[in-house]
Amino acid sequence: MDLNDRKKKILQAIIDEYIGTAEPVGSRAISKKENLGLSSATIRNEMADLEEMGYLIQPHTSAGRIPSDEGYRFYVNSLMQDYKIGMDAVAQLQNMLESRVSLLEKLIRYAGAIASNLTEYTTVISAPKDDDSEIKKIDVVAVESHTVMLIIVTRRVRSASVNVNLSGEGCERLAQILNKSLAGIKPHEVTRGALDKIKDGAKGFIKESALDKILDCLYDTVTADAETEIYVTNADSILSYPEFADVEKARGMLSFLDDKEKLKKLAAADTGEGINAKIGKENDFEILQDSSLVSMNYTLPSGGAGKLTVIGPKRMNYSKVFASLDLISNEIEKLVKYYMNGS
Amino acid sequence: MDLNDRKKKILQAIIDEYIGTAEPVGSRAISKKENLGLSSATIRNEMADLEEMGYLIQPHTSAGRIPSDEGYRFYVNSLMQDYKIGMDAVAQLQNMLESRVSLLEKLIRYAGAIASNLTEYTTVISAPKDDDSEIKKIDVVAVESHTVMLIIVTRRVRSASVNVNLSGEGCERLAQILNKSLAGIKPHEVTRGALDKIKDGAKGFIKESALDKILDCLYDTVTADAETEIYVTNADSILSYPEFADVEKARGMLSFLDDKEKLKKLAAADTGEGINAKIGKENDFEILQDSSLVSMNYTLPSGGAGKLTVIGPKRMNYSKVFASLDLISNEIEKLVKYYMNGS
DNA sequence: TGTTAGCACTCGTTCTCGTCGAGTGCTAAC
DNA sequence: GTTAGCACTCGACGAGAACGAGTGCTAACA
Repeated sequence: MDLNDRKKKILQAIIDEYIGTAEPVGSRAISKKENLGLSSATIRNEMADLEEMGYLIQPHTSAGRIPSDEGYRFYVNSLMQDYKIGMDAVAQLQNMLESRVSLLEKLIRYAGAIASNLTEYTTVISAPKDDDSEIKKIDVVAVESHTVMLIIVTRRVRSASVNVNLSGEGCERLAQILNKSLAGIKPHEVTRGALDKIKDGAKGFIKESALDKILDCLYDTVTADAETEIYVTNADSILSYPEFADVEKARGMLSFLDDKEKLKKLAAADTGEGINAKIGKENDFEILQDSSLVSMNYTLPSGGAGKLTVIGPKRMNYSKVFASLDLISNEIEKLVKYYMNGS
Repeated sequence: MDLNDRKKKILQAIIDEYIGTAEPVGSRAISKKENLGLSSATIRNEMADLEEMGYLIQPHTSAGRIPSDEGYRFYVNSLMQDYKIGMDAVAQLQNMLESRVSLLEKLIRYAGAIASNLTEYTTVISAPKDDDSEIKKIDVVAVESHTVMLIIVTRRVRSASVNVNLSGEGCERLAQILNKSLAGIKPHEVTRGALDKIKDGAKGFIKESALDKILDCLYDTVTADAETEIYVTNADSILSYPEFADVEKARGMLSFLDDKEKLKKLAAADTGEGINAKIGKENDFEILQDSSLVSMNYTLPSGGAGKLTVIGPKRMNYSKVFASLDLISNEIEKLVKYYMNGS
């Protein structure tokens, strides 16, 4: 059986209502609220049909209906109205973006905060993955009498400090040697062997113990995996939804949001284009099966890629979330273009 | 009236019991559990005295007693037994510290995680404040065809990227000029005027628009306040305490823990030595008045200072928390000494 | 044939009320 | 000074009643 126009309207009305109230929706409420000119009895018949078709669920005999996962899915695919984001919110967003971002990669973090501001749901954003470009330069700077700072520049900057005594001149000579042998290769390609050679070249003018320390530290820093950074914003907003009135559920969700490993998996999955919703059981993680995620993958011109995800109850305001992500993506794209113009 | 020995023992027994159960403690429980050789009736009399003296509170007539803030305070000051931390926990801690820390400042973050591991409460740790040392070196590196990375080394490393086109040679010449005029002064002393002079010096070999961009970015980066970083670990552990069974309370606490501004204030207050407890109403923030904080200030040899705070219910296991912080402080001190030996 | 009024029925929510029991304070005896 | 005993208090718990929102079904209507 296909959904006729009336059924669609009724389903939409039910879902819209339920999104707002989190209470099962009765036939009377729909017949009163909507201008369909239908009595509650008729609505009831239609609702029974919709339930049979799998779009609605009746929690118990004497309650109204709530949408099933399939109901939400149909809503998201076909029924949802476009949401208009207020001009002031847009202005605020633009303001936020322009004023605070000097470094493109940093912008990503703000994007997460902005998304949770706009949508009022929790957001998870993964920072761009390290794209593993070659070492451009290595610097060695004596910071204090017994501290030397190592700086390794690729597309991003790594640094580490070592507690050894080294003169400014020593630093410079060491830096020269390091650059000669390491500049141009990729961080993870640095081998112990290469460092041993450097050691041979430098031990003439640096104490061996100090040199060991420095090279150890360099090796550690250079080979340390760039952990995909994950930022979670507005996590405790989940506590404001009746869906999480049960403390145990809330706890489960919050510890999920604390588990970087799981969030990384989340960020790594489904790298398709555009904005996508995962509703209830469509999610792989057990704990998310009562929630919905809406996510958007992004790519920076530098090659970095990541994902912005909004997490909320299944009855989330999908249209608003979609519109927000869309807006953010557009605004950021504009900004990126603006940045690139300097080239 | 002063507390005699028996009253002290009873008070201690009550608090110990309450810390474990979170239930009002009755006279019978104490008379059974403790080997005081006293009947419940005697205990009752003593409890009535203790209540009159302000150390205990009776939630309602037919309930047992719970400690008042003053009761906890007395307990912490005078009654608390030393807590012995298991050898395996100590070993684990040493392991964690040694394996993961290559940079001293980073260690601080781990310390927070370790503290919450050890105590099972939420911890808040503030990273060492920027001590505003002079600029040691500035570096300009072309990372890609249209991206230049600025690196400013003080005691820590700041970096920013600018989207301009600049040759390797151009970078070097610019770096030379920058170092000549800016090395040795403190970041916040960099003025627009100084940058204007640099602009004059460099505009011969760099396009003015690019130069403007670079210098703007430099100025922003150099003058940007080093935000005191705050790390919160194990925030959702509060949900496991019956004190926060009420979702509203939990929500309030969690959003407090999300509020960096408030946490900074917390970290900035009370910079005395040693380990200190703030019990219930002793806390300034409204929201903390049903909780207790135990905090320890630390100073690194580099001059950085910060604070490690454990947050839990008033009936927290004070002795365990004190012992844990003590242990952490000792172990870190050892490590610091070890680092400094390289000098 | 589709729509609707009416009605019996279901079932979760809320409230009341009685019971239970943990714990108390007081008194009197040891 | 300590303790056994006892009446009393009061929150927790559970059963049961009242309520009401919402349903499905039937029959009447356009």
